[in-house]
Amino acid sequence: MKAPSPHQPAFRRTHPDARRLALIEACARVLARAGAAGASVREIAVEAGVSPGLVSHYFSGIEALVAATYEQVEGAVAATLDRAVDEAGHDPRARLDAFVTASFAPAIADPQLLATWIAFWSLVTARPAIAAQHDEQYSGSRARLEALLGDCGVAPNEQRRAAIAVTALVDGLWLELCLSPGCFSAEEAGDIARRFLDTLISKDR
Amino acid sequence: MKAPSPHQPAFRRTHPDARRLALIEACARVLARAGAAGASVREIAVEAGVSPGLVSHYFSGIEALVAATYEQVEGAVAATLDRAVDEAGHDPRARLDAFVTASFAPAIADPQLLATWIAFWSLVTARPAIAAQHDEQYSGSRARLEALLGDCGVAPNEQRRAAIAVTALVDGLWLELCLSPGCFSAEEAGDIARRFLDTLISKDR
DNA sequence: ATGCTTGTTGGACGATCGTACAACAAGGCG
DNA sequence: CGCCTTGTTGTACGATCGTCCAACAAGCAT
Repeated sequence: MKAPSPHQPAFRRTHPDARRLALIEACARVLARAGAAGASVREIAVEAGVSPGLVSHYFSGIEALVAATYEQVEGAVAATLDRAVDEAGHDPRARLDAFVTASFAPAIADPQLLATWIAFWSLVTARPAIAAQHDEQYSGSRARLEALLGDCGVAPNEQRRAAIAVTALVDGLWLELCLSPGCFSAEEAGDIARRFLDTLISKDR
Repeated sequence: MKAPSPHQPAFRRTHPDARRLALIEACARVLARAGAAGASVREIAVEAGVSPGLVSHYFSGIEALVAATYEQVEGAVAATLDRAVDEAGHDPRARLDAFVTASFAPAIADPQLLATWIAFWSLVTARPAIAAQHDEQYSGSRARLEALLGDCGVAPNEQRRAAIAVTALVDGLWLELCLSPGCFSAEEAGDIARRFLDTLISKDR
């Protein structure tokens, strides 16, 4: 059906890293659109404009692709939050507030983003390697939060527990915000989280 | 291979409600064992000791069965928590403490239980009926928590926000406890949650 | 005992899944 | 310009999926 012009390339070779990233981004779009159940090799290949065989060529299987996608998306979220913190200036408390506020911004508290998390969580229990990846990413995120809390005067021996608490509260609010966006607003979630921070930080300093 | 004795029934008829429940319980066990990906009609039928066709006979599809399973399991969890609250006596604060403590007990903070939640969550975004079911169950759980908080002296106009906050914190701790049980302990989670309750309740009464 | 209702079976069906692999061609190198 | 590497294609394969439905039989009513 396609007239064979002098010679129009049927495909283009790409740097392996770039192709890998393209597949990851296609996987993220499919997860956002169709959920974990609809994330098949073929669907992702179509989304990436690529042959189904390429997925197997770059990833050992769907699970590895989902894990790589989670890693990528989680990194992007963390970068967005870090940027929000940096843009908040130098006041420690303002930086901490910026962190929680950005956690509920539309780009983060997005039901389509939740699909990537759910697909990843569904692998954590059964696959030890995925559980290890989750632990690593969780502890990294907690370490960043501990630093922010320390800058606000939280005692070192309380930082771990405080960071666990803030992470849990923010994640719980984020999850519910994604699952039923109409139940409460992002502003309310931010208020709740910031009020919780008040109780963790001695304001006399 | 099985010698046809005088007449051994090949199957037994059961009251529809009992059969429905048996299928739901089999679904819960399969979800706990194999996760959402392994919860197929055939697998559930084998687990229930029943023919695959029966699943279609009682449920319009796998999604409806998962939704019914979530409803059942969520009800059982709520009943367990209510029982813990009742056994705590009449002191309002003790009842509230019992609620959060029981939320992290081994039977509740169980990775196998999380599988049912994940399977359900993966349907919330795409299926409006399932989203409505989630909203209903969430608001019911929040209403019970609002009552407990009210008994502790939380002002009526603050109960909604306080209940949202406690639910989010408990759910966030519960989720992380299920995803990586070695990260922090159930006792720590309980301490964090109870300390948060302290900040919500004016202790001078 | 006999018939009837209907809960239950078990296999057929088409669709879709993940994987593997031989053939093809794009693009760099000699 | 032609060869060679290898990224890429496209398909075939077996397994498994959800759904459907005609036949069967358990157990109650008569």
